[in-house]
Amino acid sequence: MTYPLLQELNLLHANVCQALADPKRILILYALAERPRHVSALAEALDIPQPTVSRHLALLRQQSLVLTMREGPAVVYRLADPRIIEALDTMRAVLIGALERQSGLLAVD
Amino acid sequence: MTYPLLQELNLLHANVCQALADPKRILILYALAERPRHVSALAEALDIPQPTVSRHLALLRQQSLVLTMREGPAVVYRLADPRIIEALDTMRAVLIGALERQSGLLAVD
DNA sequence: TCTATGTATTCGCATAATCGAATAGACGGA
DNA sequence: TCCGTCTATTCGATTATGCGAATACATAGA
Repeated sequence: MTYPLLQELNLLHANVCQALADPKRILILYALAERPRHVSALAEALDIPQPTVSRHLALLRQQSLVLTMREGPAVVYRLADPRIIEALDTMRAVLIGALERQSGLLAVD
Repeated sequence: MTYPLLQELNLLHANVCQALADPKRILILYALAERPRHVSALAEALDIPQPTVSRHLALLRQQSLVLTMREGPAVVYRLADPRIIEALDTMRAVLIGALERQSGLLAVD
């Protein structure tokens, strides 16, 4: 792969990571992993104002991390790819590992 | 897990994602995945000013994504956890999937 | 067409991240 | 101890991001 193309891909790659880099969006993604939901259901379940949820969903949608489907008056959101959760889980495992190392809870061997 | 604790964990989780959310840092992490390197070696290989590389490494180190080891006058950086690359690769696969869907290159099936 | 419900967007502000350039600091060898 | 090399930090300016509040838009049913 040529270097300029790699940089372009890395920019998109960074955009995807950026979309994951918010506590509320992580919460939303895990909630959508349980099952698809519409906006106000997410807002109520996560105790986040509806416009805020809507904006986060718009951002996730812009990065193609979620897909939408109209269902009557509501819009149902679902994960675009189950591997999103896989990636989040892997990063969470890395985080847990780092926390354990730092706190010395697993300072053995 | 209690809700406040989950939010706290999600905040740290988001910080980790944030650390990955930069093209130069992605480049740096993949370079370190090949082999550990010192700062100026990274700067030269990636064609990024040394102070910039240093700042990015400081951020990655702050999130415990890289570890350091002094080696004579130089400081050698290495990945703290190979799963970081695993997570990046998974996200990249998600990205590629999204691009394919969008461009309709794989509009078959 | 009018209304009610659900969703998206705009505005203004506050916060935070990035960069280039310059500089400061740390280490090993002589 | 002094010097040269390598790394880290500071400064100022720019750009981007997230939020609350208010509002606009879209859809289904009567």
